[in-house]
Amino acid sequence: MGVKKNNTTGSQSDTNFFDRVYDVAKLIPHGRVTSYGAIAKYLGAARSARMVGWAMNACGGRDDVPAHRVVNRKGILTGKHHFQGTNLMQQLLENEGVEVIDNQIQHFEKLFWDPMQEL
DNA sequence: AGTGTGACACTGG
DNA sequence: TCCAGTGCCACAC
Repeated sequence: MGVKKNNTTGSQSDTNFFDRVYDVAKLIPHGRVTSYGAIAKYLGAARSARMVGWAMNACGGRDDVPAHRVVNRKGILTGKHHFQGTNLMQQLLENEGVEVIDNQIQHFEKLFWDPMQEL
């Protein structure tokens, strides 16, 4: 996985979209979770929910981005496999007070944090 | 410039 | 109701 950011000819759109994702992710309240689609939609790219996850992958060096608070629409820690170990993502969520069983967030709808609704 | 990929979301059977 | 396949947009090579 290369996944290295290089500013080719200084295109702004490059990190801009990613930065938006990071910004929203950072805005996620403690003990709260959201879905890729929600963030993507907030950014204006509802169909690009996958890009949000891709952005998270690129964040693999930023501790400022709580990617563990971002899950898919099902409330499953899909990206957990991408994290360092295996239950790290789950442990982090549990540490925040979120019930996570078998990579599945309990009361996901209740803990769901919609940036569009809050912001 | 085109191709392939990707931590999703949606619709159909 | 659940499982599977397709579609989408943006980034990387």
